[in-house]
Amino acid sequence: MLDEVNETIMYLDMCDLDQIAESGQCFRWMPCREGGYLVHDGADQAYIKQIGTVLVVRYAGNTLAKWFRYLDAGTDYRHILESIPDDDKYLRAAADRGCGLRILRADLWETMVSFIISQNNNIPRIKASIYALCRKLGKPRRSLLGEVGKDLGKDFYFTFPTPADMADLDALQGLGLGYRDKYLAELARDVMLGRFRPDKLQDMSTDEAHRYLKSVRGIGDKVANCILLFGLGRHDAFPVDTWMKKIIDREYGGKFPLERYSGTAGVIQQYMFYAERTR
DNA sequence: GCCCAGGCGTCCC
DNA sequence: GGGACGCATGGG
Repeated sequence: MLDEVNETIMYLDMCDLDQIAESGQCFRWMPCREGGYLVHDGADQAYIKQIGTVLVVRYAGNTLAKWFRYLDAGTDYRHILESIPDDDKYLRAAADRGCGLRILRADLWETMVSFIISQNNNIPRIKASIYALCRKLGKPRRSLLGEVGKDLGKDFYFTFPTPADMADLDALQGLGLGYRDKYLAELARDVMLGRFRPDKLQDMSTDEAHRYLKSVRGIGDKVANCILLFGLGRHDAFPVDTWMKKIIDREYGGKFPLERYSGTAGVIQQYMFYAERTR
């Protein structure tokens, strides 16, 4: 039954929804008046509310496994936190502040588009553009709560547009995308025509996938790393944006000791980014 | 008017 | 391979 609404509880260690919502990796989390978030990813929606150490997850049909994966519920973040050496006072404090952060495993296409939009842009504007993009080119679907945020309308949310929905440059006007509109239309067309194959990324090494992503116009070093980290679950990818540059200059004399965190550098990066943004 | 934002493409050396 | 510069757009 496609429209069936289910609800379950999930025990998840080291998880704080408010921290994740403010961590710059998800742009379609809508806080609800009664608490919790309406979370959108690709074509799907869930309502997730945290009560202490328990997550209440409301979801449609048989998508529970998807949300389990989305929340990266199989990863032991306590272990990562404890692996941070005591001699790095800055990082210990940053990780302590953001100890409820997790690396979301978001929809790959949405992650590619979102982080192309993110370049030389700020988070409120990124959210506004993505919101407008979904509203204009996504498809309306019945909402789990009978409402979405403040002004999307009472009963519907919008799916994230597909490559086919986004291949027309004219349709991307008026969304505040700026010069990035051309990158998106070109990528959407290439995906539609099979000239760029996101599905191939899964089987590549992180280095290979990084190179392949960078072959897309509009995807450079940093955006490629964000896609690897948030869209492909590669916790070894280490995005460095202007905030991270500031931290690395101030705390590490311009050179971060990446070799200490092989395999989890991306997670560590998220603690640093969050700490800097909220200090 | 400036500078900045989860940067990148292009040009020039 | 590295360093300027332009790029759309809105907020401070």
